[in-house]
Amino acid sequence: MLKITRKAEYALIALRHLNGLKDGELATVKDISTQYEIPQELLAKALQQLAREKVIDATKGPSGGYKLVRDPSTINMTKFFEILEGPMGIMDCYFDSDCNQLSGCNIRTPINRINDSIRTIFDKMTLADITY
Amino acid sequence: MLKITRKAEYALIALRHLNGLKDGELATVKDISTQYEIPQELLAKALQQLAREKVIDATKGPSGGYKLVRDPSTINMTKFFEILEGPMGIMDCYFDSDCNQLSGCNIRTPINRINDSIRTIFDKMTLADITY
DNA sequence: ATATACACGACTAAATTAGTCGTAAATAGT
DNA sequence: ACTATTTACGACTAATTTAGTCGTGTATAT
Repeated sequence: MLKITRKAEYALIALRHLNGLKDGELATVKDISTQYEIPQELLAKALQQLAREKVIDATKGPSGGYKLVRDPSTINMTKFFEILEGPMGIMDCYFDSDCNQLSGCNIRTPINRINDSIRTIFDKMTLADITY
Repeated sequence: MLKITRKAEYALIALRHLNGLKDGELATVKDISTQYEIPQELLAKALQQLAREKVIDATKGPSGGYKLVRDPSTINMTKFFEILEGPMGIMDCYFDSDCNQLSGCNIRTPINRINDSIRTIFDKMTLADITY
């Protein structure tokens, strides 16, 4: 149904929150999950994935938490979604090419065009756009 | 993961097939499902949905089958996906507004922008584009 | 030391999607 | 009228994906 996952949704909310922090300020998973009523463990996972990919920066221990590392305008939505939801394609055959319709499939080309259009949107859109 | 369902995928293959028929020619579910190795019953359902919405035309009985009714350039992908997969929105809150984050949600506006962008792509894209 | 916070894999539950089955209704050919 | 073919459609099961939880480990500020 062309929907993003809740994990990605929660991550977006969190990123926007981090983006609003003052310089040097950190936010914990708990902070964010309580403020926006998000399941803590699920949000934690999402932020861990983003931290692993260096989109955000984690500090352990008391008074630790997360902050953004990069300029929000350098984080595009394709990257974001691929970190959280895996490769982005409207159909499996886009990345996973062991399709059994090898011979028959008559829509590969148009599907790829659709894919590219969507990808272009997400490429152009950065966290800075989400922030406004 | 921003993927279309198999049902929609099968329907696209079928539509493209129908679009290639000669004038007055019909194709049955069986024809299509065997040619492209698609589960017959699932394809049948998809085509029934499209027929109900008058995107294609059904003829019952022996030598019956389906054909396109309209000019392919008048069938846009938004319509197509909404028939087969229900309302199209990247997040539930787009159509389903009993979101519990009423107060807190900080991403509604940007999400709507993403939605609109995607919708625009699908609005502009018609079956005629899929055909080429 | 201890409390706080991130890291991460394993697990269960819920929801969605995929696919099947049985039955009905229309119709062309005989 | 009978039969074979084909669409129509709802109910059902199975498979897959997503959502959410839990337990345990590691770093670190106080």
